[in-house]
Amino acid sequence: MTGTRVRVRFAPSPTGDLHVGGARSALFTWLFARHHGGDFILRIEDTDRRRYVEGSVEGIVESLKWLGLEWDEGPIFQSQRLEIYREHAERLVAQGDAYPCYCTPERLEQVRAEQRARGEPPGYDRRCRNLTPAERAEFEAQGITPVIRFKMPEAGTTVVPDLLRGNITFENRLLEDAVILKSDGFPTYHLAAMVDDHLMGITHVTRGEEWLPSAPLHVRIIQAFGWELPTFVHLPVILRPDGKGKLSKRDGAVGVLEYQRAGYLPEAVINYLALLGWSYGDQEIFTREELIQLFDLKEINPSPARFSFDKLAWMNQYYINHIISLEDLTVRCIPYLREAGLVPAAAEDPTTPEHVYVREVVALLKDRLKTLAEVVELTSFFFTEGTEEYPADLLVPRKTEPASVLEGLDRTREILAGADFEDEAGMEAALRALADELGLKAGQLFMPIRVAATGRTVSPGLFETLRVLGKERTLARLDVARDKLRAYVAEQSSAAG
RNA sequence: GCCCCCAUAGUCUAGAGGCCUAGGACGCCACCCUUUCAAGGUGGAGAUCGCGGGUUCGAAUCCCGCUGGGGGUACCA
Repeated sequence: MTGTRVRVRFAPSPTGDLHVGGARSALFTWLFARHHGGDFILRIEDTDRRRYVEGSVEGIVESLKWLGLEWDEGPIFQSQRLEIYREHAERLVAQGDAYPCYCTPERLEQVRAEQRARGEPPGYDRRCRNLTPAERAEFEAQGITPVIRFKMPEAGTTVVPDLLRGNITFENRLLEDAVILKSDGFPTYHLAAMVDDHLMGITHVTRGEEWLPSAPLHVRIIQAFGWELPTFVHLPVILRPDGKGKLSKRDGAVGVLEYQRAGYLPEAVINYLALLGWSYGDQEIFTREELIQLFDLKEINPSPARFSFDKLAWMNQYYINHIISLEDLTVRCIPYLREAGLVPAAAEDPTTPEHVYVREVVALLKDRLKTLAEVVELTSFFFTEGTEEYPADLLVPRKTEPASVLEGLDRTREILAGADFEDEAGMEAALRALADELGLKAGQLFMPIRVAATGRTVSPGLFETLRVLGKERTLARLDVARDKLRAYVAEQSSAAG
Protein backbone atom coordinates (compact mmCIF):
# COMPACT_ATOMS: atom_id res chain seq x y z
CA MET A 1 0.00 0.00 0.00
CA THR A 2 3.05 2.25 -0.04
CA GLY A 3 2.91 4.89 -2.68
CA THR A 4 -0.85 5.16 -2.72
CA ARG A 5 -2.44 8.35 -1.55
CA VAL A 6 -3.79 8.16 2.00
CA ARG A 7 -7.57 8.31 2.09
CA VAL A 8 -9.43 8.04 5.38
CA ARG A 9 -12.91 8.71 6.57
CA PHE A 10 -14.88 9.64 9.62
CA ALA A 11 -18.19 7.80 9.51
CA PRO A 12 -20.52 8.64 12.36
CA SER A 13 -24.10 7.46 12.53
CA PRO A 14 -26.65 10.22 13.06
CA THR A 15 -28.06 8.97 16.33
CA GLY A 16 -27.36 12.02 18.47
CA ASP A 17 -24.78 14.65 19.28
CA LEU A 18 -21.18 14.13 18.35
CA HIS A 19 -19.57 13.26 21.64
CA VAL A 20 -15.96 13.56 22.67
CA GLY A 21 -15.19 9.94 21.88
CA GLY A 22 -16.35 10.36 18.32
CA ALA A 23 -14.55 13.66 18.14
CA ARG A 24 -11.32 11.99 19.14
CA SER A 25 -11.73 9.35 16.44
CA ALA A 26 -12.37 12.14 13.96
CA LEU A 27 -9.34 14.02 15.22
CA PHE A 28 -6.97 11.06 14.94
CA THR A 29 -8.26 10.29 11.49
CA TRP A 30 -8.05 13.90 10.36
CA LEU A 31 -4.53 14.32 11.77
CA PHE A 32 -3.41 11.22 9.93
CA ALA A 33 -4.84 12.53 6.67
CA ARG A 34 -3.26 15.93 7.06
CA HIS A 35 0.07 14.48 8.15
CA HIS A 36 0.23 12.48 4.97
CA GLY A 37 -1.33 15.10 2.75
CA GLY A 38 -4.19 12.69 2.09
CA ASP A 39 -7.95 12.98 1.92
CA PHE A 40 -10.39 13.12 4.80
CA ILE A 41 -13.91 12.09 3.93
CA LEU A 42 -17.10 12.56 5.92
CA ARG A 43 -19.62 9.77 5.57
CA ILE A 44 -22.92 9.54 7.37
CA GLU A 45 -23.87 5.97 8.26
CA ASP A 46 -27.62 6.39 8.36
CA THR A 47 -28.70 2.83 7.68
CA ASP A 48 -30.79 2.38 10.78
CA ARG A 49 -33.98 4.31 10.32
CA ARG A 50 -35.20 3.54 13.82
CA ARG A 51 -32.23 5.11 15.55
CA TYR A 52 -32.06 8.17 13.34
CA VAL A 53 -32.23 11.40 15.33
CA GLU A 54 -33.52 14.48 13.60
CA GLY A 55 -30.94 17.25 13.41
CA SER A 56 -27.99 15.13 14.41
CA VAL A 57 -26.28 15.43 11.02
CA GLU A 58 -26.36 19.19 11.40
CA GLY A 59 -24.95 18.82 14.90
CA ILE A 60 -22.14 16.58 13.71
CA VAL A 61 -21.27 18.98 10.91
CA GLU A 62 -21.31 21.94 13.27
CA SER A 63 -19.16 20.09 15.79
CA LEU A 64 -16.52 19.17 13.23
CA LYS A 65 -16.46 22.71 11.89
CA TRP A 66 -16.10 24.15 15.35
CA LEU A 67 -13.17 21.83 16.03
CA GLY A 68 -11.65 22.81 12.71
CA LEU A 69 -11.67 19.28 11.31
CA GLU A 70 -12.55 20.21 7.77
CA TRP A 71 -13.23 17.41 5.32
CA ASP A 72 -12.33 17.09 1.67
CA GLU A 73 -15.29 15.04 0.46
CA GLY A 74 -18.83 14.53 1.66
CA PRO A 75 -20.90 14.32 3.62
CA ILE A 76 -21.88 11.18 1.81
CA PHE A 77 -25.12 9.58 3.00
CA GLN A 78 -25.39 5.82 2.94
CA SER A 79 -29.16 6.08 2.80
CA GLN A 80 -28.75 7.47 -0.71
CA ARG A 81 -26.69 4.53 -1.87
CA LEU A 82 -29.09 1.68 -1.17
CA GLU A 83 -28.97 0.42 -4.74
CA ILE A 84 -25.20 0.01 -4.54
CA TYR A 85 -25.41 -2.13 -1.41
CA ARG A 86 -28.24 -4.22 -2.82
CA GLU A 87 -26.24 -4.97 -5.95
CA HIS A 88 -23.25 -6.00 -3.88
CA ALA A 89 -25.35 -8.21 -1.68
CA GLU A 90 -26.83 -9.88 -4.74
CA ARG A 91 -23.38 -10.41 -6.12
CA LEU A 92 -22.40 -12.29 -2.99
CA VAL A 93 -25.53 -14.40 -3.22
CA ALA A 94 -24.79 -15.17 -6.88
CA GLN A 95 -21.24 -16.23 -5.94
CA GLY A 96 -22.52 -18.44 -3.16
CA ASP A 97 -21.02 -16.31 -0.40
CA ALA A 98 -24.37 -15.17 0.94
CA TYR A 99 -27.92 -16.42 1.06
CA PRO A 100 -31.45 -15.23 1.72
CA CYS A 101 -32.80 -16.05 5.16
CA TYR A 102 -36.53 -16.25 5.85
CA CYS A 103 -36.41 -16.81 9.59
CA THR A 104 -38.69 -14.60 11.63
CA PRO A 105 -37.42 -12.46 14.49
CA GLU A 106 -39.51 -14.66 16.77
CA ARG A 107 -37.75 -17.81 15.64
CA LEU A 108 -34.35 -16.18 15.99
CA GLU A 109 -35.18 -15.10 19.50
CA GLN A 110 -36.36 -18.60 20.34
CA VAL A 111 -33.17 -20.13 18.95
CA ARG A 112 -31.07 -17.80 21.02
CA ALA A 113 -33.07 -18.54 24.14
CA GLU A 114 -32.60 -22.26 23.65
CA GLN A 115 -28.88 -21.82 23.07
CA ARG A 116 -28.55 -19.78 26.21
CA ALA A 117 -30.45 -22.40 28.15
CA ARG A 118 -28.04 -25.05 26.94
CA GLY A 119 -25.08 -22.81 27.75
CA GLU A 120 -24.06 -22.51 24.12
CA PRO A 121 -22.88 -19.30 22.53
CA PRO A 122 -25.92 -17.60 20.98
CA GLY A 123 -25.97 -17.24 17.25
CA TYR A 124 -27.97 -17.94 14.15
CA ASP A 125 -28.36 -21.68 13.58
CA ARG A 126 -27.94 -21.35 9.80
CA ARG A 127 -31.25 -23.02 9.06
CA CYS A 128 -31.69 -21.12 5.77
CA ARG A 129 -28.11 -21.64 4.65
CA ASN A 130 -28.89 -24.78 2.73
CA LEU A 131 -32.48 -24.42 1.64
CA THR A 132 -33.48 -26.30 -1.48
CA PRO A 133 -34.88 -24.26 -4.36
CA ALA A 134 -38.27 -25.73 -3.51
CA GLU A 135 -38.13 -24.63 0.10
CA ARG A 136 -37.00 -21.20 -0.98
CA ALA A 137 -39.87 -20.94 -3.45
CA GLU A 138 -42.25 -21.94 -0.67
CA PHE A 139 -41.09 -19.06 1.57
CA GLU A 140 -41.24 -16.66 -1.33
CA ALA A 141 -44.77 -17.81 -2.07
CA GLN A 142 -45.69 -16.94 1.50
CA GLY A 143 -44.63 -13.40 0.72
CA ILE A 144 -41.76 -13.32 3.23
CA THR A 145 -39.11 -10.74 2.40
CA PRO A 146 -35.80 -12.33 3.33
CA VAL A 147 -32.69 -10.80 4.80
CA ILE A 148 -29.34 -11.63 3.22
CA ARG A 149 -26.81 -13.38 5.42
CA PHE A 150 -23.11 -13.76 4.79
CA LYS A 151 -21.71 -17.29 4.84
CA MET A 152 -18.90 -17.54 7.32
CA PRO A 153 -16.56 -20.49 6.95
CA GLU A 154 -17.51 -23.14 9.50
CA ALA A 155 -13.95 -24.12 10.33
CA GLY A 156 -10.48 -22.65 10.33
CA THR A 157 -9.47 -19.19 11.45
CA THR A 158 -9.60 -15.64 10.20
CA VAL A 159 -6.76 -13.28 10.88
CA VAL A 160 -7.40 -9.58 11.36
CA PRO A 161 -4.29 -7.44 10.98
CA ASP A 162 -4.57 -4.41 13.26
CA LEU A 163 -2.07 -1.58 13.08
CA LEU A 164 -1.90 -1.18 16.85
CA ARG A 165 -2.20 -4.79 17.99
CA GLY A 166 -0.74 -6.93 15.26
CA ASN A 167 -2.50 -9.99 13.89
CA ILE A 168 -5.54 -11.11 15.79
CA THR A 169 -6.80 -14.64 15.16
CA PHE A 170 -10.46 -15.64 15.41
CA GLU A 171 -11.98 -19.11 15.29
CA ASN A 172 -14.44 -19.23 12.40
CA ARG A 173 -16.68 -21.78 14.09
CA LEU A 174 -17.50 -19.20 16.77
CA LEU A 175 -18.59 -16.63 14.21
CA GLU A 176 -22.08 -16.52 12.84
CA ASP A 177 -23.71 -15.81 9.50
CA ALA A 178 -24.41 -12.14 10.00
CA VAL A 179 -27.17 -10.22 8.28
CA ILE A 180 -25.71 -7.90 5.66
CA LEU A 181 -28.94 -6.73 4.04
CA LYS A 182 -32.04 -6.16 6.13
CA SER A 183 -35.57 -6.93 5.03
CA ASP A 184 -36.30 -3.22 4.65
CA GLY A 185 -33.68 -3.09 1.91
CA PHE A 186 -31.14 -1.22 4.03
CA PRO A 187 -27.70 -2.74 4.46
CA THR A 188 -26.20 -3.35 7.89
CA TYR A 189 -22.95 -1.68 8.84
CA HIS A 190 -21.00 -4.80 7.88
CA LEU A 191 -21.91 -4.55 4.23
CA ALA A 192 -22.29 -0.81 3.80
CA ALA A 193 -19.04 0.16 5.46
CA MET A 194 -16.98 -2.44 3.61
CA VAL A 195 -18.49 -1.55 0.25
CA ASP A 196 -18.07 2.17 0.81
CA ASP A 197 -14.55 1.91 2.16
CA HIS A 198 -13.60 0.01 -0.97
CA LEU A 199 -15.47 2.21 -3.42
CA MET A 200 -14.12 5.35 -1.81
CA GLY A 201 -10.57 4.07 -1.89
CA ILE A 202 -10.12 4.15 1.88
CA THR A 203 -6.58 3.08 2.75
CA HIS A 204 -6.83 3.09 6.53
CA VAL A 205 -9.99 2.11 8.33
CA THR A 206 -9.99 3.96 11.65
CA ARG A 207 -12.87 3.06 13.95
CA GLY A 208 -13.65 2.33 17.54
CA GLU A 209 -12.38 -0.75 19.27
CA GLU A 210 -15.95 -1.98 19.66
CA TRP A 211 -15.66 -3.12 16.02
CA LEU A 212 -12.86 -5.54 16.74
CA PRO A 213 -15.15 -8.53 17.39
CA SER A 214 -16.82 -8.14 14.01
CA ALA A 215 -13.60 -7.43 12.15
CA PRO A 216 -13.16 -11.05 11.00
CA LEU A 217 -16.58 -10.82 9.35
CA HIS A 218 -15.39 -7.69 7.58
CA VAL A 219 -12.21 -9.36 6.46
CA ARG A 220 -14.22 -12.25 5.01
CA ILE A 221 -16.61 -9.93 3.23
CA ILE A 222 -13.78 -7.97 1.67
CA GLN A 223 -12.09 -11.19 0.60
CA ALA A 224 -15.32 -12.54 -0.86
CA PHE A 225 -15.43 -9.49 -3.10
CA GLY A 226 -11.81 -10.06 -4.00
CA TRP A 227 -10.74 -6.68 -2.72
CA GLU A 228 -7.52 -5.67 -1.03
CA LEU A 229 -7.68 -5.28 2.75
CA PRO A 230 -7.29 -1.75 4.06
CA THR A 231 -5.13 -1.15 7.12
CA PHE A 232 -7.36 -1.60 10.14
CA VAL A 233 -6.81 0.73 13.07
CA HIS A 234 -9.06 0.05 16.01
CA LEU A 235 -8.95 3.07 18.28
CA PRO A 236 -9.26 2.44 22.02
CA VAL A 237 -12.56 3.44 23.55
CA ILE A 238 -12.84 6.31 26.00
CA LEU A 239 -13.93 5.25 29.45
CA ARG A 240 -15.94 7.11 32.02
CA PRO A 241 -13.91 9.07 34.59
CA ASP A 242 -14.49 6.26 37.09
CA GLY A 243 -13.42 3.66 34.53
CA LYS A 244 -16.73 1.81 34.74
CA GLY A 245 -17.65 1.40 31.12
CA LYS A 246 -17.64 3.52 28.00
CA LEU A 247 -18.15 7.23 28.31
CA SER A 248 -21.76 8.08 27.51
CA LYS A 249 -24.32 10.84 27.69
CA ARG A 250 -25.14 9.92 31.27
CA ASP A 251 -21.69 10.94 32.41
CA GLY A 252 -22.02 14.70 32.18
CA ALA A 253 -20.87 17.05 29.48
CA VAL A 254 -19.96 14.72 26.68
CA GLY A 255 -21.26 16.44 23.56
CA VAL A 256 -18.78 18.56 21.62
CA LEU A 257 -21.26 21.40 21.30
CA GLU A 258 -21.79 21.42 25.05
CA TYR A 259 -18.17 22.41 25.38
CA GLN A 260 -18.60 25.14 22.84
CA ARG A 261 -21.53 26.52 24.78
CA ALA A 262 -19.69 26.28 28.08
CA GLY A 263 -16.93 28.45 26.69
CA TYR A 264 -14.21 25.96 25.91
CA LEU A 265 -11.73 26.79 23.18
CA PRO A 266 -11.72 24.34 20.30
CA GLU A 267 -7.92 24.26 20.32
CA ALA A 268 -7.94 23.27 24.00
CA VAL A 269 -10.44 20.50 23.34
CA ILE A 270 -8.37 19.31 20.40
CA ASN A 271 -5.18 19.39 22.44
CA TYR A 272 -6.77 17.46 25.29
CA LEU A 273 -8.33 14.87 23.03
CA ALA A 274 -5.07 14.36 21.17
CA LEU A 275 -3.41 13.47 24.46
CA LEU A 276 -6.00 10.85 25.26
CA GLY A 277 -4.17 7.84 23.93
CA TRP A 278 -1.40 9.62 22.09
CA SER A 279 1.67 11.42 23.35
CA TYR A 280 4.92 12.90 22.24
CA GLY A 281 7.50 12.56 24.99
CA ASP A 282 6.90 15.06 27.75
CA GLN A 283 5.37 17.73 25.56
CA GLU A 284 1.74 18.48 26.39
CA ILE A 285 0.85 21.67 24.58
CA PHE A 286 0.73 21.47 20.81
CA THR A 287 -0.34 23.83 18.09
CA ARG A 288 -2.51 22.36 15.39
CA GLU A 289 0.48 22.43 13.04
CA GLU A 290 2.67 20.57 15.53
CA LEU A 291 -0.02 17.96 15.97
CA ILE A 292 -0.23 17.43 12.22
CA GLN A 293 3.50 17.20 11.94
CA LEU A 294 4.10 14.90 14.92
CA PHE A 295 1.00 12.70 14.98
CA ASP A 296 1.26 9.08 13.97
CA LEU A 297 -1.49 6.48 14.19
CA LYS A 298 1.08 3.83 15.01
CA GLU A 299 1.94 5.54 18.28
CA ILE A 300 -1.55 5.41 19.69
CA ASN A 301 -1.68 3.63 23.02
CA PRO A 302 -4.06 0.68 22.55
CA SER A 303 -5.28 0.66 26.12
CA PRO A 304 -8.55 2.46 26.83
CA ALA A 305 -8.23 5.81 28.62
CA ARG A 306 -10.53 7.50 31.07
CA PHE A 307 -11.93 10.90 30.28
CA SER A 308 -10.85 13.57 32.76
CA PHE A 309 -13.06 16.63 33.02
CA ASP A 310 -10.45 18.12 35.35
CA LYS A 311 -7.60 17.93 32.93
CA LEU A 312 -9.68 19.27 30.09
CA ALA A 313 -10.69 22.20 32.29
CA TRP A 314 -7.04 22.81 33.14
CA MET A 315 -6.11 22.65 29.48
CA ASN A 316 -8.78 25.20 28.62
CA GLN A 317 -7.66 27.56 31.33
CA TYR A 318 -4.07 27.15 30.23
CA TYR A 319 -4.97 28.15 26.70
CA ILE A 320 -6.87 31.19 27.93
CA ASN A 321 -4.16 32.26 30.38
CA HIS A 322 -1.07 31.52 28.37
CA ILE A 323 -1.65 30.68 24.75
CA ILE A 324 -4.10 32.99 23.05
CA SER A 325 -3.59 36.74 22.73
CA LEU A 326 -5.58 39.34 24.63
CA GLU A 327 -7.28 40.58 21.48
CA ASP A 328 -8.16 37.02 20.49
CA LEU A 329 -9.61 36.36 23.93
CA THR A 330 -11.56 39.61 23.76
CA VAL A 331 -13.09 38.72 20.42
CA ARG A 332 -14.10 35.31 21.76
CA CYS A 333 -15.62 36.72 24.94
CA ILE A 334 -17.77 39.32 23.22
CA PRO A 335 -20.49 36.91 22.01
CA TYR A 336 -21.04 35.78 25.60
CA LEU A 337 -21.21 39.36 26.85
CA ARG A 338 -23.52 40.30 24.00
CA GLU A 339 -25.84 37.44 24.75
CA ALA A 340 -26.01 38.53 28.38
CA GLY A 341 -26.95 41.99 27.19
CA LEU A 342 -23.90 43.58 28.83
CA VAL A 343 -22.25 45.14 25.79
CA PRO A 344 -23.60 46.82 22.66
CA ALA A 345 -23.20 45.52 19.14
CA ALA A 346 -20.59 48.19 18.52
CA ALA A 347 -18.16 46.21 20.71
CA GLU A 348 -17.82 43.69 17.94
CA ASP A 349 -16.01 46.24 15.82
CA PRO A 350 -12.39 46.36 17.03
CA THR A 351 -12.02 50.03 16.15
CA THR A 352 -14.71 51.22 18.54
CA PRO A 353 -14.21 52.56 22.07
CA GLU A 354 -16.70 49.93 23.22
CA HIS A 355 -14.41 47.20 21.98
CA VAL A 356 -11.36 48.82 23.54
CA TYR A 357 -13.20 48.98 26.85
CA VAL A 358 -14.12 45.29 26.70
CA ARG A 359 -10.50 44.50 26.00
CA GLU A 360 -9.42 46.47 29.06
CA VAL A 361 -11.86 44.51 31.18
CA VAL A 362 -10.86 41.17 29.70
CA ALA A 363 -7.20 42.00 30.31
CA LEU A 364 -7.92 41.96 34.04
CA LEU A 365 -9.50 38.52 33.75
CA LYS A 366 -7.00 36.82 31.52
CA ASP A 367 -5.36 34.91 34.36
CA ARG A 368 -8.62 34.10 36.09
CA LEU A 369 -10.89 32.82 33.37
CA LYS A 370 -11.42 29.09 33.17
CA THR A 371 -13.99 29.27 30.40
CA LEU A 372 -15.20 31.99 28.07
CA ALA A 373 -18.70 31.72 29.47
CA GLU A 374 -17.41 32.75 32.90
CA VAL A 375 -16.60 36.18 31.57
CA VAL A 376 -20.23 37.22 32.05
CA GLU A 377 -20.37 36.42 35.74
CA LEU A 378 -16.88 37.70 36.49
CA THR A 379 -17.12 41.05 34.73
CA SER A 380 -20.77 42.08 34.83
CA PHE A 381 -20.11 44.96 37.25
CA PHE A 382 -17.83 46.60 34.70
CA PHE A 383 -20.73 47.00 32.32
CA THR A 384 -23.39 48.41 34.62
CA GLU A 385 -23.88 51.76 36.30
CA GLY A 386 -23.99 50.44 39.84
CA THR A 387 -23.14 47.07 41.34
CA GLU A 388 -25.51 44.27 41.97
CA GLU A 389 -27.31 44.36 45.30
CA TYR A 390 -25.21 43.03 48.19
CA PRO A 391 -25.73 42.76 51.95
CA ALA A 392 -24.16 45.50 54.06
CA ASP A 393 -22.18 43.11 56.20
CA LEU A 394 -20.23 42.06 53.11
CA LEU A 395 -18.46 45.40 53.55
CA VAL A 396 -17.16 44.42 56.97
CA PRO A 397 -14.23 41.99 56.98
CA ARG A 398 -13.79 39.53 59.82
CA LYS A 399 -12.22 40.97 62.97
CA THR A 400 -12.92 44.50 61.81
CA GLU A 401 -15.17 47.08 63.42
CA PRO A 402 -17.96 48.42 61.21
CA ALA A 403 -17.21 51.89 62.49
CA SER A 404 -13.61 51.77 61.32
CA VAL A 405 -14.71 50.41 57.97
CA LEU A 406 -17.05 53.36 57.66
CA GLU A 407 -14.30 55.75 58.54
CA GLY A 408 -12.03 54.02 56.03
CA LEU A 409 -14.58 54.38 53.27
CA ASP A 410 -15.19 58.03 54.08
CA ARG A 411 -11.49 58.78 53.92
CA THR A 412 -11.06 56.65 50.82
CA ARG A 413 -13.71 58.64 49.04
CA GLU A 414 -11.90 61.87 49.88
CA ILE A 415 -8.59 60.52 48.65
CA LEU A 416 -9.97 59.01 45.46
CA ALA A 417 -11.94 62.15 44.66
CA GLY A 418 -8.63 63.86 44.12
CA ALA A 419 -6.75 60.90 42.68
CA ASP A 420 -5.54 60.22 39.17
CA PHE A 421 -7.27 56.92 38.28
CA GLU A 422 -4.75 56.14 35.57
CA ASP A 423 -2.08 55.99 38.28
CA GLU A 424 -2.64 52.64 39.96
CA ALA A 425 0.57 52.83 41.98
CA GLY A 426 -0.32 56.29 43.21
CA MET A 427 -3.77 55.17 44.38
CA GLU A 428 -2.28 52.14 46.06
CA ALA A 429 0.36 54.17 47.90
CA ALA A 430 -2.21 56.67 49.12
CA LEU A 431 -4.59 53.99 50.36
CA ARG A 432 -1.86 51.96 51.99
CA ALA A 433 -0.85 55.09 53.86
CA LEU A 434 -4.46 55.53 54.90
CA ALA A 435 -4.66 51.99 56.19
CA ASP A 436 -1.53 52.61 58.24
CA GLU A 437 -2.93 55.80 59.64
CA LEU A 438 -6.16 54.08 60.66
CA GLY A 439 -4.31 51.17 62.18
CA LEU A 440 -5.77 48.70 59.68
CA LYS A 441 -4.10 45.99 57.72
CA ALA A 442 -4.16 46.64 54.00
CA GLY A 443 -6.71 43.90 53.48
CA GLN A 444 -9.02 45.36 56.09
CA LEU A 445 -9.28 48.52 54.06
CA PHE A 446 -9.00 47.09 50.58
CA MET A 447 -11.74 44.50 50.97
CA PRO A 448 -14.46 47.01 51.82
CA ILE A 449 -13.36 49.14 48.86
CA ARG A 450 -13.48 46.07 46.65
CA VAL A 451 -16.97 45.21 47.79
CA ALA A 452 -18.12 48.80 47.37
CA ALA A 453 -16.70 48.99 43.86
CA THR A 454 -17.67 45.55 42.60
CA GLY A 455 -20.41 44.28 44.88
CA ARG A 456 -18.45 41.15 45.65
CA THR A 457 -15.49 39.82 47.59
CA VAL A 458 -13.73 38.26 44.63
CA SER A 459 -12.49 40.43 41.81
CA PRO A 460 -9.42 41.27 39.78
CA GLY A 461 -6.72 43.36 41.43
CA LEU A 462 -8.29 46.30 43.25
CA PHE A 463 -6.41 49.18 41.68
CA GLU A 464 -6.62 47.96 38.12
CA THR A 465 -10.31 47.41 38.72
CA LEU A 466 -10.71 51.01 39.94
CA ARG A 467 -8.70 52.30 36.99
CA VAL A 468 -10.98 50.58 34.49
CA LEU A 469 -14.13 51.49 36.39
CA GLY A 470 -13.10 55.17 36.40
CA LYS A 471 -13.51 57.86 38.98
CA GLU A 472 -17.15 58.69 38.44
CA ARG A 473 -18.57 55.22 38.88
CA THR A 474 -16.17 54.39 41.69
CA LEU A 475 -17.15 57.44 43.75
CA ALA A 476 -20.83 56.81 43.16
CA ARG A 477 -20.47 53.22 44.29
CA LEU A 478 -18.51 54.32 47.37
CA ASP A 479 -21.39 56.62 48.24
CA VAL A 480 -23.85 53.79 47.95
CA ALA A 481 -21.65 51.66 50.17
CA ARG A 482 -21.29 54.34 52.80
CA ASP A 483 -25.03 54.85 53.00
CA LYS A 484 -25.57 51.15 53.25
CA LEU A 485 -22.98 50.84 55.99
CA ARG A 486 -24.28 53.79 57.98
CA ALA A 487 -27.72 52.24 58.05
CA TYR A 488 -26.16 48.94 59.06
CA VAL A 489 -24.17 50.51 61.91
CA ALA A 490 -27.22 52.36 63.16
CA GLU A 491 -29.25 49.18 63.11
CA GLN A 492 -26.53 47.27 64.95
CA SER A 493 -26.20 49.85 67.71
CA SER A 494 -29.96 50.11 68.22
CA ALA A 495 -30.19 46.35 68.39
CA ALA A 496 -27.33 46.25 70.89
CA GLY A 497 -28.67 49.14 72.94
C1' G B 1 -21.24 -18.21 29.69
C1' C B 2 -18.27 -17.69 25.20
C1' C B 3 -14.92 -14.67 22.05
C1' C B 4 -11.60 -10.51 21.59
C1' C B 5 -8.65 -6.43 23.47
C1' C B 6 -5.97 -4.05 27.38
C1' A B 7 -2.74 -3.73 32.04
C1' U B 8 3.46 1.96 34.78
C1' A B 9 1.05 6.56 40.99
C1' G B 10 -6.23 8.56 41.97
C1' U B 11 -6.06 10.03 36.38
C1' C B 12 -3.46 10.82 31.33
C1' U B 13 1.19 9.12 30.07
C1' A B 14 7.20 8.62 29.03
C1' G B 15 9.73 4.10 28.77
C1' A B 16 10.75 -0.30 22.70
C1' G B 17 16.85 -5.48 28.05
C1' G B 18 21.34 -2.22 31.18
C1' C B 19 20.85 5.57 30.58
C1' C B 20 15.14 3.79 35.86
C1' U B 21 17.61 5.46 42.96
C1' A B 22 10.92 4.73 36.98
C1' G B 23 10.52 10.93 33.87
C1' G B 24 6.44 14.59 32.66
C1' A B 25 1.32 16.39 33.25
C1' C B 26 -3.65 16.74 35.83
C1' G B 27 -5.39 16.33 40.71
C1' C B 28 -3.85 16.64 46.01
C1' C B 29 -0.70 18.95 50.15
C1' A B 30 2.84 22.72 51.95
C1' C B 31 5.52 27.08 51.45
C1' C B 32 6.67 31.68 48.61
C1' C B 33 4.34 35.86 46.12
C1' U B 34 -0.08 38.58 47.85
C1' U B 35 -5.47 43.57 48.68
C1' U B 36 -9.58 38.91 47.39
C1' C B 37 -9.61 35.09 43.64
C1' A B 38 -6.64 33.20 40.17
C1' A B 39 -2.09 32.83 37.70
C1' G B 40 3.08 32.10 38.77
C1' G B 41 7.41 30.07 41.67
C1' U B 42 9.51 26.28 44.97
C1' G B 43 9.01 21.78 47.37
C1' G B 44 6.23 17.30 48.88
C1' A B 45 3.16 12.90 49.32
C1' G B 46 1.75 9.26 45.79
C1' A B 47 4.07 3.33 41.48
C1' U B 48 6.97 -3.41 45.45
C1' C B 49 6.03 -0.93 36.88
C1' G B 50 -1.53 -5.95 38.51
C1' C B 51 0.19 -11.06 40.53
C1' G B 52 3.09 -15.62 39.79
C1' G B 53 6.45 -18.22 36.99
C1' G B 54 10.17 -18.36 33.32
C1' U B 55 14.27 -16.44 29.43
C1' U B 56 18.81 -13.50 30.45
C1' C B 57 24.92 -11.73 33.54
C1' G B 58 20.74 -8.15 33.75
C1' A B 59 13.39 -7.13 32.65
C1' A B 60 8.69 -2.04 33.53
C1' U B 61 10.63 -3.65 28.84
C1' C B 62 10.76 -10.71 25.91
C1' C B 63 7.65 -15.59 26.86
C1' C B 64 3.74 -18.37 29.65
C1' G B 65 -0.14 -18.67 33.29
C1' C B 66 -3.41 -16.15 36.51
C1' U B 67 -6.12 -11.99 38.06
C1' G B 68 -8.39 -7.48 37.06
C1' G B 69 -10.59 -4.00 33.71
C1' G B 70 -12.85 -3.02 29.06
C1' G B 71 -15.33 -4.39 24.49
C1' G B 72 -18.47 -7.76 21.70
C1' U B 73 -22.10 -11.47 21.59
C1' A B 74 -28.94 -7.54 17.17
C1' C B 75 -32.69 -7.36 10.57
C1' C B 76 -27.77 -1.00 16.17
C1' A B 77 -23.88 1.38 14.63
